[in-house]
Amino acid sequence: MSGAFSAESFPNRFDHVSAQPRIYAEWEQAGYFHAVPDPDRQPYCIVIPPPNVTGALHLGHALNNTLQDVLIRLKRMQGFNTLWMPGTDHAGIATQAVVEKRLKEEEGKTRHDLGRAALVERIWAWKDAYEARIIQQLKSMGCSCDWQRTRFTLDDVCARAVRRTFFDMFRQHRIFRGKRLVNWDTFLQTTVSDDEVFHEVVQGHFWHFRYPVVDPRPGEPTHVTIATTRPETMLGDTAVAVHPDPAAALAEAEAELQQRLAAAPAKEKPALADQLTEIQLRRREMLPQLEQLRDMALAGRRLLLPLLEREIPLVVDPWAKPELGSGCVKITPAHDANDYDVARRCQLPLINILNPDGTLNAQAGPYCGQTVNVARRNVVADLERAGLVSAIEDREIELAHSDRSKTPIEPYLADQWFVKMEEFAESAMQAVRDGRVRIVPARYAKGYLDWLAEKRDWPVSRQLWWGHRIPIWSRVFASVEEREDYAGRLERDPQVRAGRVAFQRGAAEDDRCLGSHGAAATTLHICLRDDADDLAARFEQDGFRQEEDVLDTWFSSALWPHSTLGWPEITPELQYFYPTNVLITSRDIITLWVARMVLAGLNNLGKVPFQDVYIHPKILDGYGEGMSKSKGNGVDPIDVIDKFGPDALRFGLAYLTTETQDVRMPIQFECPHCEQLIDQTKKNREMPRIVCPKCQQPFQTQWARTDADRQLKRGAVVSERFEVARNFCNKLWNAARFVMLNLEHYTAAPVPDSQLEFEDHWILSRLTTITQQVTDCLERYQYAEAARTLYDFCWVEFCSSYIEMVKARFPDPARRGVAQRVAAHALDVILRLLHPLIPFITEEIWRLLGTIAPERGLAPPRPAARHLIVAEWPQPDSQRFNAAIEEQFAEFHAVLSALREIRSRQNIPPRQPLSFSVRCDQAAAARLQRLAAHFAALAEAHAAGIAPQVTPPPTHAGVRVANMDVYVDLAGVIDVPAEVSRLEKQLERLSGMIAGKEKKLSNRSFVDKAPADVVQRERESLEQLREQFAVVRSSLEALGRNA
RNA sequence: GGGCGAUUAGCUCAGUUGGUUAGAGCACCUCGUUUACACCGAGGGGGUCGGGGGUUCGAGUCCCUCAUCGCCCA
Repeated sequence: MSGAFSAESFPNRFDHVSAQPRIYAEWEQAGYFHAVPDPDRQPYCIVIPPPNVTGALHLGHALNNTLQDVLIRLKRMQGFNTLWMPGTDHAGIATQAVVEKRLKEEEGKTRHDLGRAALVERIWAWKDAYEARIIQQLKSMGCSCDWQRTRFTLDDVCARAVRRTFFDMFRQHRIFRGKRLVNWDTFLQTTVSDDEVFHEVVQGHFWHFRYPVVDPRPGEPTHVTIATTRPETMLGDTAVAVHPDPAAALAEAEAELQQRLAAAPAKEKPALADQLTEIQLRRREMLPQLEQLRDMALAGRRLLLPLLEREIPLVVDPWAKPELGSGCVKITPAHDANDYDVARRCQLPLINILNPDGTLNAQAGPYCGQTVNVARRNVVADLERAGLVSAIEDREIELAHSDRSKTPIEPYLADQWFVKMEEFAESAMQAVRDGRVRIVPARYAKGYLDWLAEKRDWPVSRQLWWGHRIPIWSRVFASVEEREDYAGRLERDPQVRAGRVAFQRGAAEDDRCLGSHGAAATTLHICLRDDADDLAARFEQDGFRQEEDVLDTWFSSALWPHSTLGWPEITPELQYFYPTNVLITSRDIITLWVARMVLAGLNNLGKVPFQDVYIHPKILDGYGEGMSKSKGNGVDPIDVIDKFGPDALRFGLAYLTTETQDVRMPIQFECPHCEQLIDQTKKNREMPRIVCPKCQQPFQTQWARTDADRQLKRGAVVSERFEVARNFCNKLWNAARFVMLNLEHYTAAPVPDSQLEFEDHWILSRLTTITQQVTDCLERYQYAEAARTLYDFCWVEFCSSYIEMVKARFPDPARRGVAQRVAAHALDVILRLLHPLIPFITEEIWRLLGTIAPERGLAPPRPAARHLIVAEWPQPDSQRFNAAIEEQFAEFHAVLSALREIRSRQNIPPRQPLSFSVRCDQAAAARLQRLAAHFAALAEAHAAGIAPQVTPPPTHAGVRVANMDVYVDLAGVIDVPAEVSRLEKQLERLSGMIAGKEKKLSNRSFVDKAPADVVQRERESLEQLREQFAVVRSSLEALGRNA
């Protein structure tokens, strides 16, 4: 047995700075994080949502990973064979963009100056640096990932899975080539996805142009008027549309307006009424002409596109809105999404007028080579000269901008590879509908299903250099015959027959697009299953060239739950750990990622990737904005850990993970020189250095990059959230310290119930309830509830009550043994329950406790596990639950609180002894008398009498609690005015409550309709209030007599 | 425009199936340190639950509506 602790040698603060690395290393070296398949044990597996290597983690990630680690640690303690699969994501455009930006800033170079290979090499270097930093952040937080299995979405294992999936889909014709309008960033010369586009209102114009009608017949208009915000796109027009039934469309618009007008609040009515008049006016004045145009369109009349002198048809399509503008709309299919749809419906040709760099191409005729803005001015000027501009309006326009380059986006028709979604979407929807995948909270299932129901094909091409290069080689043949000849030979090729090569023919209808490269009708696309150079070389010799584009990052992310386990190889890990148990992520990627993982898992393995999806809140800054790498408001968890410790970080985050979602976290910087707190603002949140407004000295932030900045002291990041959690950890530490300081001469031994004292019975009863509650909460992802339960139990019940009550027994050799055994056991259970939330501090206490009490437990004691991380999760012991004891404790505590309240109200110094008496029934008297010592110890209050016939002392302060009257003898100490004002206030409150109850109970419908037990409870409660009222009034009268 | 969510004490948030006159932490006020913990202890003040309407014996909780804010989709 080791020696006892001494107060001097036992620090009263947990030193997380030195303990964290030591403890983490112990866990890792013991191999607790590593999982290997074991058929005799039940698996539990979580795959990490791979953080992208664009930058370091912020508090949002800290939350995400804390929640995963909590579950992993819980399940590990529950005996599951747990695997937490870690890794990172290459995040195509985001990472390439940040490296390109840095290249531009620091060396003034573009990616083209460097070339593909050299740029990719730079990005790998970036990836290595950030992957290391991210893993370090996760380790500092205590994440118990199986690091030996760390994957990266671009590594060989993941690449093989991507290649195999793509090949299989291609062979099944679930991948196809097509044209699609993309968001084209002319500055970066790449597509950006919809979520990388932001809209900004800019001042623009609405130009009205007139297109001449070719050979108008008598009575027909000579011109058709259209309007546009982008004049240069007229060069790509292939039609003008008019509505097929303008009368009906106007009637419908009018009816809708009528309806809205009827329902609208008064202040909106005038505006709606104006709109209605406008439509009615249109119907009178414009309808005949619109119908005439419709008839002309049906008769096949044509217009002459000005400037290019190209004949284009007048077509009918409902996209033309008779209630707007002239009622006619120009159709530019290659540069507008709606027009693209019209072109498909009306079989119109598509004309692309743009080069990738944002200048106009040969299709723009004389404007070829001009930028969009120059061409716009010239087109307008030339049309004005031709007398074809009928009006120019000023107008605010919502213009799409690229998030990456901050330049305007051009809608651009590009060749893309697509994944056909029809069947995939259906399979992924079915998995959620039938409960194979459960989304928690359930309301998020709606967004998932709605998004999938659109079944929009998934464009997977990205014009980037960083990513999985698309494994397709293409060749354009001189003629269809030549291509078919080659395809015929391929069909007999052994490599094709062996399923290593697949091919598709280009789609002839793609050739309707003018101004694009290629001739799809004579193209052959080959996909190679494996990354075998000999095959690629063979086809390259035959004139095939590999696709330059890479795959959308989400394509590899979609495979993450099985690619990390080794698929397409059927590894033991895959067989054992797949499907995984839960995916924990935030809501913004339910569609982008979760849905795709489900369909990919179903496609590749026929099984869903996980049973549960838990969606957690987002962490917002003090302004209500979500933390993000690009905004710069992300707080580095390391800054929090340095100041508060990893346990406080975790507990603080878990404490706010409620169902309601999203938590504001105002952040402050702490000046390292003078401790001044400085609010995080939109201005300072991205600064590498901040100058303290108080002491004028600078300090560095997480954004410091220059050597000069990095030499400064680092400013800590402070939030009330973490202070609360840190204080809790400190409370636990000191409670444990106190218990351990009192374990001198501890011996383990079975403790029969007969030896337990009141507080022992009570704490053991409470422990079993808490164990049940915490287990239930964690298994239902109710993190905040679990954290709150433990916080309140540890602080209020264990520290403030149990320890205070048991204290007196430690010095007494006769009572010490049982007190030590129960206290050590209670602490042991508390440590286990808290471990998943605050692993470091609990592990350290566990170690210290083990040195003095290596065997713990009551019936019988058992040796404690060497490390808490692998200790057994507590089982609720229903035998220990004792409702009578808990009621008795409540009774005791009510009296105790009454005594304390009177002391405080009467301004009696804490150490001055009180004399008190209690009038209560015989049974209560017997119970309370046994607790006299506790009243003395906890309130310095000494019982003069506890009995049914007690009468109050002449000068007293009284409080009625439940069915008892507590009197404190105030002889010599009474503060009469204080007591009078307190009692008067109480009387007022009571009479209000009594009046309320009387009213309620005299209400016939309440008495008749409310459940009998509710009515009964109200009656009893009224009775008690009346008694209480009487006591207070008599106390007041007594004070009046004795004042 | 459609969908989802939020609005409770000065601040940040809880509040289970509608049922004693709404809770916590921080901040604030009073008292306290030879006491395991001042990252502490005892006590206190403070909100009528965004506005309006409805259902009900009874609404923070259910319904409708308006306002404000946030997110997603068009």
